[in-house]
Amino acid sequence: MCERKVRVRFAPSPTGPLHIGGVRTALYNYLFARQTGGDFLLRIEDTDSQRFVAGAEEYITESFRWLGITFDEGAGPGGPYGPYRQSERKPVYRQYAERLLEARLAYYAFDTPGELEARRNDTPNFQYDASTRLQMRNSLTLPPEETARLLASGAQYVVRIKIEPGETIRVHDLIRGEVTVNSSVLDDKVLFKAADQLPTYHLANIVDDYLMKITHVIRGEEWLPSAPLHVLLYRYLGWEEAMPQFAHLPLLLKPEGNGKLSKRDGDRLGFPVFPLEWKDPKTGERSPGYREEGYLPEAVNNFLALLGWNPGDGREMMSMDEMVKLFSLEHCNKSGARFDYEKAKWFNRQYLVRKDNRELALLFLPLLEERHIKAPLEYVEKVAGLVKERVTFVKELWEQSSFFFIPPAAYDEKTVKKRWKADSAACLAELARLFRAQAPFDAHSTEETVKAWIESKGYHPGNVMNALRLALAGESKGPHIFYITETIGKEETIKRIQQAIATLK
RNA sequence: GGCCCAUUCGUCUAUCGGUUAGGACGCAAGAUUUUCAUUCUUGAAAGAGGGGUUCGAUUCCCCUAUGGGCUACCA
Repeated sequence: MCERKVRVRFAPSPTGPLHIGGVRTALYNYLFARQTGGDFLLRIEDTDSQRFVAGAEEYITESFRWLGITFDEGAGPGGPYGPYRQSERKPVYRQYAERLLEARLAYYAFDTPGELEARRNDTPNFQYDASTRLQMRNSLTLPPEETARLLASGAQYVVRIKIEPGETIRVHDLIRGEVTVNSSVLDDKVLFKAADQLPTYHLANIVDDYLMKITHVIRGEEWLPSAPLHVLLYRYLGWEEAMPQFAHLPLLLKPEGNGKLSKRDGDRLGFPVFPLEWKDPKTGERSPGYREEGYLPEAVNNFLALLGWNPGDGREMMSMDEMVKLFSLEHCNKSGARFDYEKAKWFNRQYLVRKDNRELALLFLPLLEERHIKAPLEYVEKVAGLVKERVTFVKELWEQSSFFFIPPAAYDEKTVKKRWKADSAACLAELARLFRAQAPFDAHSTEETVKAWIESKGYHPGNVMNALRLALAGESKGPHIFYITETIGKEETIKRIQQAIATLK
């Protein structure tokens, strides 16, 4: 069993956009698989026909494509253990439900949803288990011929697992150690529904994990309470030897307040909780995504990985390859992690600054095109390099660098008030003449010339430079001023000075 | 309500019985920068509470408190 090849899976339910917490779970599975040379599969758990949302699976696939999280098998790539969509595996599950039925480890229950609800209403803490099942309508209480008659007549039923009370069930968790629970607190969970001939999560999950030879189940903590049931199912089905190891990951919590991270938090606090933008097919409502907000996928992966795991040596910036090497379930935390959007932004900035200028320019280009600005790639590259240290997102590049592409349409009022002195116009006129005569117009030469000129005239350097910046950029920010003159060139520099003089007087 | 899980700076976390409890984000101050930002330096900031065990507990155990999850013919 130990020498089995590692096989892990991510098994989302296509009920909407993939939550960022789900992305993290998938990421951990991916890192674990890659590190161990194992297989990573994508299984679509669409056994709830009621909640199925069109487009959700495509959304999931596209999200992982964007993030660079790849699957070896599954819905999409296919593979030897398919199909990988549970709705397409319908015929598979029935036999296992029947097997449990025959072994008397499960039974038919005919209670209608209405009856169950009534029962729950008049019995506080009602649970369908050993203490109550003999009061219900099922194959344990009904005469065999009545059960047979009901079945034959096409009556609606479900198959419930029969849990023996008073037994201690141990779940060994790779992150939490041993978790024990008494079987008496477990209820006789529904395993199979006659109505749609589909299993519920619990049965489908165990059957598929077994059939797909899954070795490690790495999933969210919300599954921990049902892990004992899963252990029992492996036992009932006679698959204990092949039972995967469990690792339950801590949940992602709200940045502030109580509870786990939800879509609402994103809306309220202004950050995405989905990898990609999602448009609800029913309501038409749009939810922002990390991609559309301008995040780099490597930043999202890095940030997410650190929410619940760390390499143990204080390292924070890590490429996917490094994380693959460093990842370990032993270093996963046990407690929930609050989502820190500020840190997410910090990571994005780090990755953005580290990108080479060419790559950054390529990302910037579409934004320029949107504004109908045409510029050679080399030029955009240079500009991107000049301003990248002052932005967090690619989309902020424009506001930091617009003056490299178009002359200032207006001059920032505050700056004018502060920086445009009575003698600025005259001074800049002189400077324009100086520029006109300046032969090499590179940043260094220009700076030397201007500095010498300022000194010879006894001008106040700050006054001259700030006025010049205002003339060139229209405001009081931007890269080193002579990089601006060099980049936009002599003619444009002089033109802007003249324009400023004409406008500001 | 019941069951399970958790609990170190505001946040993410290191520490696997002996540390001035370390790092990162954020925050504050200072320096650099003729602008803005960057960068650099410095600072404030934590073991939930109470019992044990031990020569010694953040670390091990118990209780309490708090937080989280589950408690569907949803996953």
